Amino acid sequence: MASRRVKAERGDAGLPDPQFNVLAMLHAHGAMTPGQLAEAERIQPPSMTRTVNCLVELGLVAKTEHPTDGRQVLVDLTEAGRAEVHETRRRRDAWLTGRLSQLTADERARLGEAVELLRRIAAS
Amino acid sequence: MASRRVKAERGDAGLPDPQFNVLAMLHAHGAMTPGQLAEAERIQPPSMTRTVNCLVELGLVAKTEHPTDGRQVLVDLTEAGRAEVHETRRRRDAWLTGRLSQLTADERARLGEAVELLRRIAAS
DNA sequence: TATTGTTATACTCTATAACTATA
DNA sequence: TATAGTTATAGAGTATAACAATA
Repeated sequence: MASRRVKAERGDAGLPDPQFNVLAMLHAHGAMTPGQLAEAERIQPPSMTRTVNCLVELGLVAKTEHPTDGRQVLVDLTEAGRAEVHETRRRRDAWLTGRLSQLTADERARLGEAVELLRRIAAS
Repeated sequence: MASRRVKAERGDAGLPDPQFNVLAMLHAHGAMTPGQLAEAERIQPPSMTRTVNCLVELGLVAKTEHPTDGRQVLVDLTEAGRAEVHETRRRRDAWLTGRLSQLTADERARLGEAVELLRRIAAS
């Protein structure tokens, strides 16, 4: 499967996929609660607690209190976390670009269309 | 991701993905050694030993001695294993068919072309 | 000596159930 | 009482290193 080949490209410096996905989600949406992150990644809250704690220990995200609801916690990227997102994307893009360069422009365009269709299916 | 939605469709009766993948591989290629299975799934031999043993305990595969090389072991589907492959495929196909029916025939055709392109990328 | 497979050990991701704190 | 998050516990997948058996 292609997805496993992409993942394998994280190499030594990269994070496990679930951890990186959280960083990417925060990068795209800004600060989120653990509950929101769990729902977005379709995993249970305790699993997300674990992942977030791991990222906190690595200094890639930080928890802050919710301004009005003491039960909730806000998770957001640190500067190091933001740098990690950019670094990982750069590395993955380099690999994928190499692969895509083996296709014709027309083939790449068709691949792009297919991605949209798959997004629609996955969302339903 | 669509792949996670497909996997989620295994429901209560289904096997974890790596285990099912071994069944599917054996179904397609016939008996294989643990080493061949590990290479095909791109995991290390000890991991495959674990997965195969699990399937043996479930009665879905059986190990037999290699006819000429005493070091090697042959793994093959049992009847129950073959039935499991068919059952799981039937269930997954039912889900995917439902999703694909939301697309137009033209869109489905384009998706099929994209699959071929992705196969080429993954193989390289 | 090289190859095949296994055992030992450890880490990550996932889950469910039970608990704490706050609303 | 309901909600958000955590802790406790367990199962599955993966890996590397070390070992046994066979070629």
